[in-house]
Amino acid sequence: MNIPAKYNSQSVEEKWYAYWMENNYFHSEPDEREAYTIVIPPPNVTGVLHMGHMLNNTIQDVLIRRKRMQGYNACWVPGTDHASIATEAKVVAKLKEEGIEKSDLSREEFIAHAWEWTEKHGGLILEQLKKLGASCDWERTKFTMDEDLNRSVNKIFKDLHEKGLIYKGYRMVNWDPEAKTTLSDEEVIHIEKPGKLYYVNYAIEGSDEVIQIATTRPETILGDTAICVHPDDERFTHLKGKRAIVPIVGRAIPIIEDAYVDVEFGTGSLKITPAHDPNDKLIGEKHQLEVIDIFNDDASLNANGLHYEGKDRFVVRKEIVKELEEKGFLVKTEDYMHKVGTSERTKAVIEPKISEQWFLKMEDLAKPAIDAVLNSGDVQLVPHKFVNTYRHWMENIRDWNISRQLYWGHRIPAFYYGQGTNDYVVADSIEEALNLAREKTGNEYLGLNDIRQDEDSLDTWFSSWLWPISVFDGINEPENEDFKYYYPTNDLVTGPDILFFWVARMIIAGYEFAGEKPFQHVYLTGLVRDQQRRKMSKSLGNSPDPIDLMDNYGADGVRAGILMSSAAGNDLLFDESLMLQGRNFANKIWNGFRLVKGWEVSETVAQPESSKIAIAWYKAKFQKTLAFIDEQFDQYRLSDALTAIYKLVWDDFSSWYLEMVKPEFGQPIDAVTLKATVDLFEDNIKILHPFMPFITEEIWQYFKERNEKEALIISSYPVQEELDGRILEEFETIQEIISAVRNIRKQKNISFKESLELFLLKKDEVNTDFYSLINKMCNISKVEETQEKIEKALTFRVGSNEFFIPFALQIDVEAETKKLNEELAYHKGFLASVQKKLSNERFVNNAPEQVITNERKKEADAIAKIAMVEKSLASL
RNA sequence: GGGUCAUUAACUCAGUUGGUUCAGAGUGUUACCUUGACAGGGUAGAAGUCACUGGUUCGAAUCCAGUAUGACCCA
Repeated sequence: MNIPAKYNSQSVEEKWYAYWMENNYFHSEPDEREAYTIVIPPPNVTGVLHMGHMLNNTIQDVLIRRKRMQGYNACWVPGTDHASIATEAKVVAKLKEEGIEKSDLSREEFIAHAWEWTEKHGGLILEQLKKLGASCDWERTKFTMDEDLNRSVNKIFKDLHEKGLIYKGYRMVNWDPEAKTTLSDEEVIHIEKPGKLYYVNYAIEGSDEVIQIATTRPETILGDTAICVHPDDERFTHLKGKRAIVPIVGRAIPIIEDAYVDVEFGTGSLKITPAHDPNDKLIGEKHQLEVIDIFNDDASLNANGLHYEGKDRFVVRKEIVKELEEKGFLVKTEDYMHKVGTSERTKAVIEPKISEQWFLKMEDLAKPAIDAVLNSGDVQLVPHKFVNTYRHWMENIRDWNISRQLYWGHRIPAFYYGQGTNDYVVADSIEEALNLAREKTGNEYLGLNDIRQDEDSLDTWFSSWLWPISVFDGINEPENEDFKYYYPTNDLVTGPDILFFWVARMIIAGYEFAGEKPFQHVYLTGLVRDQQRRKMSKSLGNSPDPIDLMDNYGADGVRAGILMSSAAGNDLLFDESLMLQGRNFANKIWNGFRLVKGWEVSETVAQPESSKIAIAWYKAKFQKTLAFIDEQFDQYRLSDALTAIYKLVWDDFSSWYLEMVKPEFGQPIDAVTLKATVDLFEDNIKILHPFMPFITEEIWQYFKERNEKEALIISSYPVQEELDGRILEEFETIQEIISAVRNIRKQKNISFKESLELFLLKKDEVNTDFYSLINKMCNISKVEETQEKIEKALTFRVGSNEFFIPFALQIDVEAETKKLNEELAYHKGFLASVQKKLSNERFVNNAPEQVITNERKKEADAIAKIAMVEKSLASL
């Protein structure tokens, strides 16, 4: 026997993954079978595998492998996402290391660098998934920037634009006046800086009164369009409906009321500059205020800055304070610490700036998606609790800002032919745009040079919301065979953090563009967190490297470990001991296999009675567990399904079954039992395969010679059969007896090698067929019934039966009395609680029949036991 | 601020429509075992006021209300 005592995962895993790939088991083509389809949540193309991916992809693989074995045409479509913000940031950083600034490059040059980066790093994460065992259909791998997906995005943009759902609007962005570019929130660093709070008086129109405001940015006074006070603030009640005069400018602006104002802060009244502060912009929109932009792109003042035009904002701040002071508007100045947003790259102070952006109207689009999840159940969220969150978001849905000020991504297919903001057409190409523009304007003289494409890119989600459709090319070719066969997909597995960004939008897109849901179930996994409950992230560096984990514990061990304690939707605290548990489990299975494989078989030895019963029992046990597992899968309780298999294999199969059929040391096993054992082992392996694909395939192929049509990955999953429940109950009693004998050996220090006799004083029925198991498992030479108590014997009770092991050892009367008294007290206490219930009339009248019958049975049992214990006590 | 969720053993978590001796699993821990598949193992044990306070019910870890603490999301 040269099978190693410790399971070595590494060589095994590589071998079988290669074998599966060679034989193309992962690939799916439409056929007459029912399809079972999952599309992967596409990871960032330049990303690396982290714990979240491990969890999420393990779940997908478990689902897909099980369905494949159950005879479905299983198709798991892999792919990656271009992740515009993250990827662009990485490319910018890489160029900077090489001494190149993004602003030095043209759009085309930058995009070329980004593609180079993508090709270099792209796909690494998919290779890592292979190590995990992911059985994706790699021939179908997609990337959100593939040519056909790009066409899909353009087509959808055009479609929505024609429907009048895409429009141009305004939004506050982070403007870096030095780099003259927009920054994402992630690229803005907020730092504490000393500044000043300036108190300024505004005159009230038509009176001698003034209203005082406090501001850190006096230069923005030039863009003021309102003063705002709290509606409950009595200091200002009398100013309601009046107007204030902006100092220097002389413009009259309304005094408005809004609960947004913090009464405690400054003077309790607030100047509103909608063009230059995000909060002011919101208030401005709410109260329909005028928007006056006073800055140029380099943060110098424009014509609205009056005599300050052309001067830098910080110069103007100094000068305007002086002017306010001279003209008597400035009341006082205080030192003030505040947080200022600065550019990560240029360190320049960020200027909040109103910018023109593209938006998508969502309200009507969202309706079918709301109905699907909340009413019809067409799409189901697992666990169900997320529907509340979904409802809240969907019913308060806001329009979607779909443009990003980035190069990397799908460029907005809008082409301008004139200077006006609406002088554009939507087209797939510049040539098409030219034709459309000529048509639209009637100007035959327009040339390609007059056409320029919008500079913005689309939000990455604007391509990934089409994912379940576009991976099958269902946008461009709605009638194609793949799309008709695989869509709608079955399950989607993802994290709740992108429920809105992605899941909700996919549902919307499904109904709008394919006329049907994109998937039936959404399995929302928990987040993987570290020991301090922090979300695992690369920036914190608190995530272990999944590749190292797989090297240490085996892919199977990691898969089992991560699933063992991660119920759907609940966060998972990462702990390496989970992986250890997974690895140990693999080792346990491996050693069971070694044992069975190591048996010599004899054709002449007859099958012992005990083996026959053990086989019958394990078959029933397996069936019961299988039914349970199927139930768990129906409810997406993968963790419970795995735990059930774990217990079945470890406790029932290894600790009980194998011990019961194991031949004496050095003896051969009979052929009938061996065959049955291998069959049962193989059934275990089958239900375990989706969770631990490598070790199971290894054992499967080791047991017998198998050809490529007989691989475990494509074998058929066990089907539920009629089950004999009685044998399970009878066996439980036997287990109790066996445990009791073992316990007595332990307590009295009797070696297992010493054979014992067992007598029983029978009150309850015991299936005598099972005696052979007691003989075998406890080294009992004979089990006999007796009518009398046996003197000088060790005793125990199971149910109402009393057992005796004659033993010439002095019995410690005191200890025995104490033990019996404790037992007596327990049973009496229990009886009292049961009788209390039964004597409660309301219980007897209201509780269901079944419950009452149970209580009566408990009462009878307790009474019998008490009598028995009392008798034993008396005999001492 | 708004919304959602959670709180069960030393730790991490199950507990499915309120009803068997329902308070459970794994890890850890204690004692014993150089057993012939496995020390990455075996056998046996200890360990919890089910966050708190009320309520509904014959019966509550489970349902309701409030309180405390924590977590996540808010485009």
